[in-house]
Amino acid sequence: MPELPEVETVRRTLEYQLGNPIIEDVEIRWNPIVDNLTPIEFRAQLLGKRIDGYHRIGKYLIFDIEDVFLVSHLRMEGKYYVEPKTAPYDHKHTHVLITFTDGRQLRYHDTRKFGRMYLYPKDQPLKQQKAFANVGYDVFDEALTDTYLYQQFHPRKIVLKQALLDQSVMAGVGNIYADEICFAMRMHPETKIYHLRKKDFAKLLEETRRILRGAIQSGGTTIRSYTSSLGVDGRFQLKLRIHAKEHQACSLCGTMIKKKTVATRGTYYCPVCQRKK
DNA sequence: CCTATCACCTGCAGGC
DNA sequence: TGCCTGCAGGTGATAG
Repeated sequence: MPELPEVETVRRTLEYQLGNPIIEDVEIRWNPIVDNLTPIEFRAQLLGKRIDGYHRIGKYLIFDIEDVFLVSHLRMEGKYYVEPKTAPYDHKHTHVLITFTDGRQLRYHDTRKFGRMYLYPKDQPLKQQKAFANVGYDVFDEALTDTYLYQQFHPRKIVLKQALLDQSVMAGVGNIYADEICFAMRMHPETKIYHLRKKDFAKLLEETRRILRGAIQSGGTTIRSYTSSLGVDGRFQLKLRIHAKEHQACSLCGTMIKKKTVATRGTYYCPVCQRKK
């Protein structure tokens, strides 16, 4: 379940491993993966072009390909693999194959077919495209401030965890890191967001950035399904302090960690360290 | 405008 | 063994 750190790890891995190859062929094996074009149009717009770079906004991976951006959201289980085009692959779960003139192939693998790709012309602002309609500032965007978070969230009738998961204000946090951030803030995930003061939003931003930065440095988390295209896998999960640790002792006070559903997501918290405000 | 819920998919765990 | 149910979660569409 890639969140910002995992997507960033994939971005860095592809930048390092794949580099700047030229596209020779494109095969879509499950059409709905490509959201805004037909498979024929998608292929036609990529043939013969070179991948110039790799970017990321929130959980979106962005391939910079001459005059277009290929935008890719991995959703729950999307993964990329770089392999020789002659190597065998998992036909059941591999949905897009991009072959390069050097004989290599970029393969998009997605067990549950939730991921989506979009192709947009580079001469139009990416943030105005459909895929980014509900995507706000990236967590590490310097324009994102505690004041902005306060202005956006304070009037709303949602709880802390919902705010962290709301991509339209601050993009990049998913279910796992939302729990870690709540724990780091010593706040219950169901704390009403209007109870947070300005300084709490400063803390929220600080802890979010600290935790995601640490996760990126560790190569991203794997709980169940994530692997980067280099096979980097699972190194950060030992560092999780609260998520998926039901019935284990809180690292701060020893109390048994609890699990409950918050905002329809499985949520882990320490009932002692994280009181509702 | 706002929040809540469902649909999209598949694999896997647990109950019987 | 095998069938059935529930669960996992990101996002967009739909409902209220």
